[in-house]
Amino acid sequence: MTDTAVSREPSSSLEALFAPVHSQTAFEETVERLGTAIKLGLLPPGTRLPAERELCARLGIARSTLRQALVALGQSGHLHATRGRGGGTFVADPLPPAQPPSPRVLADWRETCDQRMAVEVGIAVLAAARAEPAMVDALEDLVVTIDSLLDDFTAYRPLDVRFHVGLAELTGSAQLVKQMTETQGAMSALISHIAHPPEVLDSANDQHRRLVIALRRHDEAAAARVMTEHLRGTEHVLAGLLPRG
Amino acid sequence: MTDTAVSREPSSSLEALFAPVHSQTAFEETVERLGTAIKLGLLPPGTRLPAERELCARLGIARSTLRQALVALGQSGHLHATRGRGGGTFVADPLPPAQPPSPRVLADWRETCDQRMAVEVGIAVLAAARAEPAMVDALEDLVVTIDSLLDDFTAYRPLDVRFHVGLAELTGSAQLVKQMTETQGAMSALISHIAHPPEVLDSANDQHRRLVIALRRHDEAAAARVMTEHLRGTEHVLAGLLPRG
DNA sequence: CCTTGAAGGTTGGATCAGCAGACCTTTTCC
DNA sequence: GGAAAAGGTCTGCTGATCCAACCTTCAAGG
Repeated sequence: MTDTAVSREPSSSLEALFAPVHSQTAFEETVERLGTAIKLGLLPPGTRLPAERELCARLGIARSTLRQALVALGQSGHLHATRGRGGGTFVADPLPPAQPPSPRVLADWRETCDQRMAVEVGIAVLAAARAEPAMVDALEDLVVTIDSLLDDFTAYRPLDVRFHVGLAELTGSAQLVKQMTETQGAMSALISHIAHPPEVLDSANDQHRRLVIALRRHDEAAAARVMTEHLRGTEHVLAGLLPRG
Repeated sequence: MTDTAVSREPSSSLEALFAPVHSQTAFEETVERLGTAIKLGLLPPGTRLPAERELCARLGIARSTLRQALVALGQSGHLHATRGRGGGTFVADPLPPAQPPSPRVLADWRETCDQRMAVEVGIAVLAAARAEPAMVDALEDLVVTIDSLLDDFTAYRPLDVRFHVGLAELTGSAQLVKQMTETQGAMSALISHIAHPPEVLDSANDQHRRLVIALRRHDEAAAARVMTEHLRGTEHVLAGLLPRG
């Protein structure tokens, strides 16, 4: 069949070129967008979503399609709806327990980490270049808040996400913010089911703090270095606690 | 509508959450994948694509859908097909002249550059950490080859792309390779229509060379620094030559 | 009380992308 | 001259999505 033919070592890029095309439907993308936003705490429990008629307009999809997504998220326990005037669709409180990572997700956790490394380091550099004092202050406040949550991972994690997304917002690029939330979503699927001793969180937040300092000094090199170290930390924890480390 | 600042304070991440959902069809994705691969020189002129029946199987789409894409790329002059045994679908030689960037593309060229910065800096760091001598040698050969093409941008550019994609391959992550090619495709749309004096290309390739040195020494910090500088170079050129710099 | 308005819930038909697979036409190799 | 391998064509089917009404619930307010 396809022996050594055209490409032996000529780049895995050609294999990727002809890799399966996976067209995501509007329904799927909607479930994923809202689902990860909820799981990440970007939409805190109790939040009320915009009315269906408004939301479908904003998302540029039909109401029936949006509905499918809302029903799906309702059945998984992430949303619940109340009818009548003053009703609406709300983020569940409390949220359902997180699902354990699927074998698919576990299988390429290293790819996920690589992806994260690429996105976050680049963002850290850009953020360092552009950081405005006011926005850095906001991040620093976050770090202080997080310091008091080191023994409660379920409270810690949403603020951690907020920190990283905030970093992306610092770049002023909507694209990068989107990529950061996607990346954080992928990471959450991995880390929400492993142990996080306070010492580890403490060390992580210390890196947050050093990152803030680098941002304030517009020190791109330091930002890159601290971020790399920060992510390697997570990677080592995962390597130790996931099957086949 | 769109205020002065990027966003006031209400977490631009929430706006992005409800942004329009743009589900790409299999047809569109196929055209884009093959189209950018051709424009980037990943599939050099004269290359023969796999037979339709095999290709649609690999892409996981119906033959009729693949066909739509091939016809579209045929009409735009990027592909031509010959029938009968020994026939096939070939990349056009010569390629049609590149289309000038659309207003849409021009409008957010800064976003494109930011995107590139994020992806490439992260990849540079990962690549520096993992570079294996043999693969670095291949990159170095590329740099030498490029040195002889500084006065012919149409010959220079494909090898430039090859260098950056090769860097991504060094990370061993298929995802990152894919992202790199996408990013390079977006950049090509911007830079293929502006002047590239030999001095600029010379300086760029010198940065390639310094990057190779950093890779060989596994010096992540240097890799990040050189890459940042490299991309800023392109950014300045664009800022000078595009409308509303 | 009971009307009204704002919300979620339901239904049915139209459209279109994509799939599946058989069949046709051209060309080269044996 | 026939078999094989390629692109080119046709037809019917399924499922996702859209559109546009219409129904049901229920709190606010006259």
